[in-house]
Amino acid sequence: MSFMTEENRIEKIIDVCLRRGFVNQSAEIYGGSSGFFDLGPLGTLMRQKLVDFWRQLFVLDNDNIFEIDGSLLLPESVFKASGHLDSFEDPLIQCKSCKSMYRADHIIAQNTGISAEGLSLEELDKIVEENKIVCPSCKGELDKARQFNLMFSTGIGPVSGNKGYLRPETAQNIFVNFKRYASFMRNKLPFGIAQVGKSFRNEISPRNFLIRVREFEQMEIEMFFDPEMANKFSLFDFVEDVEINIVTKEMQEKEWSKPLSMSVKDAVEKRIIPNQVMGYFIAMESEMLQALGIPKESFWFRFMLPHETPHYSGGNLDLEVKLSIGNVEIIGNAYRTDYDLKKHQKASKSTFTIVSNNKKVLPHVVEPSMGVGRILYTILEYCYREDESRTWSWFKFPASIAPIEIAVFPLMKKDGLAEYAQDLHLDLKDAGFVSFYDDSGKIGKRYARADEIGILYCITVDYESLEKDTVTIRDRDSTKQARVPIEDLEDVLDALLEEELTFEELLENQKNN
RNA sequence: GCACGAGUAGUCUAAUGGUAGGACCGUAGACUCCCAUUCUACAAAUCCGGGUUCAAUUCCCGGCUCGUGCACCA
Repeated sequence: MSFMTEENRIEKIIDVCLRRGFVNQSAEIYGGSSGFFDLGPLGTLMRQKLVDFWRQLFVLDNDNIFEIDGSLLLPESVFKASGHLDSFEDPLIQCKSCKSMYRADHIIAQNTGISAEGLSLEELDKIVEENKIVCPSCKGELDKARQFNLMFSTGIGPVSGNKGYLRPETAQNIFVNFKRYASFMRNKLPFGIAQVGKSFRNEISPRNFLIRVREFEQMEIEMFFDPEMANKFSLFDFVEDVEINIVTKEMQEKEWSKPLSMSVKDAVEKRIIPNQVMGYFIAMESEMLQALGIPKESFWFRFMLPHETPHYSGGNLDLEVKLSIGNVEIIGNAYRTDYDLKKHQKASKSTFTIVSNNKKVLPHVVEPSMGVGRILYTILEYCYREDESRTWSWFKFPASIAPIEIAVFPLMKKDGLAEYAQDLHLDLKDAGFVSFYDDSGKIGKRYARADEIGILYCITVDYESLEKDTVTIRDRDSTKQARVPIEDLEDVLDALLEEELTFEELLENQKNN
């Protein structure tokens, strides 16, 4: 694992991603645009598997969570009510001589202690002038403040003034149509509304490949509940013993080197996690990442400090993972209380209360939100392998995420081997396997190509296949081979991919026969 | 957004004020009874725009993209 800290790890990942069709920049032939990426053929297969995996775990397995698909472009009124129009708009101020940029309210707070949040541009300029605030780095004169909004705006229809914005988070679709979804759920708490989709933020400076981008996909759930029932969440019982890594608020007051390990039950009881609703999702997230090939010791849940969360937060915990480029948030868990429903209720003059325990309540909401691109990148980094015995790199993807699971090769193209292998490949595809056929060049090269994109098992048709109807299965991780009869092949592959059978066991069975 | 650096086939890279050479990958074929390493052939590039010049991939300016640092990350 020593190469984990290699500085150029991200470059190696990017190189494979480009060469083998995982990810490429959008509109590349025109120079592209910073912070926008297209998933290629393999990236799309992986994304599909990731979303399916999440959907099975968080949506389909739960009777009271359903998925919706909301529109990406929403009218201005939504973001006026949600607060994004104000809070997403940062006043920036620039030094006239050295051109450095600062947050106007930050620079004022540093110099005067005045809390300048939410002031108009004129008010900000006035404070800067009156207090003779200069550039912190070169003492130069500061220019006038101007607004920078992180939302992409556009006009809807031919009528000017009908403004719309690309959503900066998927959540708002769910809040604004809350009544519809509550009614669909027969107004019975708790219930969850899930959504997978794109969100957009006009980041000042996109960085680090898939990590800081302007268009990104989220997998998100808004879990609504009666606040009095926050610690009587029945799903929690299934996960309360799950051990998670956690970084508390207190730990962050000093230098911390290692997260604590404790059960989610303890974490909720000690109020490190705000309630059982969030505890459930945190436990599930921890299990999900491990199933996707990310080792448990590489990630933790960090309690967000007050300055990192909105004022209405009832406690947020980010899932952070150690990557070659530093610690990165890949999942956010937010206890948004009733803030969003309250805001939209007021602005739209709607009523969002629900009867629970014979009284009217405005539901609270816990929001687990995952970045698809960030999780995919994390999987790529943790599955990437270089070792002594191979001159090529490979991905140790678990079957749950591997874009292609199996490949079928004829040992050589002649003597009917290719035809035999083709037929086998088609049969396996019919049986539902994600299979890839290749007969070009030599067999070793094909194994290498398969390893490089993380194909788990390569099935090779050789002369013995023609005589005895047996084929070899090559294991990506060990490069060892086992021979199995064709009639057992599908069952064996199923068992291997479902991890009901290890390759070592398959080799053992063979010896005994 | 700012500063500095960089931008040549899919990838890595060489060279040059007279439009580019290699390696790997790829494709086709030969060879080949199991791990990219044989042989032949083929395909593929100077980020975009402007300027200087007889001539620019090369020099200058602007843009775009990438990297690093700063700032930002509701």
